[in-house]
Amino acid sequence: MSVIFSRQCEYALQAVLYLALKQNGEMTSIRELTKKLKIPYHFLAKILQSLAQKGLLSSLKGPTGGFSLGMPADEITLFHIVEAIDGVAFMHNCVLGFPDCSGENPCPVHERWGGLREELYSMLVSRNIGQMARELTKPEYKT
Amino acid sequence: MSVIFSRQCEYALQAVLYLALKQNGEMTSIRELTKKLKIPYHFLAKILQSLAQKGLLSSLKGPTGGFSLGMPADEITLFHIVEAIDGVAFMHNCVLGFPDCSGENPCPVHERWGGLREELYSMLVSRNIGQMARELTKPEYKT
DNA sequence: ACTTTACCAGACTTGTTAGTCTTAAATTAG
DNA sequence: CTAATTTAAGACTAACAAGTCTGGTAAAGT
Ligand code: FES
Ligand code: FES
Repeated sequence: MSVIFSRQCEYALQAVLYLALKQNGEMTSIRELTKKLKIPYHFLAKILQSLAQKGLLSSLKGPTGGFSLGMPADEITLFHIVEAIDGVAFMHNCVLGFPDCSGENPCPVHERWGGLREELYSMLVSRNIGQMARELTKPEYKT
Repeated sequence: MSVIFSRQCEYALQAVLYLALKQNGEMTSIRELTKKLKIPYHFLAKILQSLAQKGLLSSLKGPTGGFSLGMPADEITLFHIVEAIDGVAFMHNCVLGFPDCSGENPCPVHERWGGLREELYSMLVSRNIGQMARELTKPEYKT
């Protein structure tokens, strides 16, 4: 199912991109998010709580409450989210699963994967979620 | 823990590379493989059985029995193994987990990931396991 | 034939991730 | 103040992947 990131992480990325479209300080409820993004309600709730605890989101209770980004959208990258949910192990583990990934005793694809891993990292950090969200054409992100 | 492929798949790749070093027709026992590669015995047994059923390996019972490649080492690529164990979903799923991955409604990294995915595919098919195994310097693959 | 060695098949257990449910606490509107 | 709404917290269940165990079958050597 998932390619690299856990399901939790995928949901987190989708939700944060959604929040990045809102005006600064505008709150979005879990209900709206699950409705738009088709993510199980309570599961998403836990994910967002976790992101809030780490400061990536801020939350407010009560009517008119909800979640918003914890910092400006142009200071957040996809990597920040991945790091918070899945961690960075995928950046230094061997893609073939060998015990250690280093130039010492490289696996057959170590060099090649090293290049890909850098590009992957770049993909996650070279643009911020503000830019990304604005250019997004997916219908579930409109209005 | 694992980057892209399941643990089963990682073990399979490691084991097949080991078998690729052996002379044509020479049999290797699960015991030797688990000893060298530090893979749980019964778990590896199941994985190799599955590969044998799919024709990627051939097996022989009894003393002097074991597993060997089911076809010449220079006709097998890492992709063949991945395909047999994990399938090819990682080649067409959205890396951010969006429901469908296509140019129609691309996610923010669709184009970028498309390129990476092609390179990843190339990494898995451009060389055969015979070449790879011969160039391998990892100590556990020596004699 | 008998014994040993090794794969075969499938049930079983364990651990992790995904997903659900319930109760409490905070905030807003009337 | 009260009722409605929404997040917070944590226990709980379900599904899946990882790993183990047992009894069976085929081949080799004596
Ligand atoms: S050793 Fe395999 S990717 Fe580095
Ligand atoms: S839509 Fe995300 S990778 Fe294609």
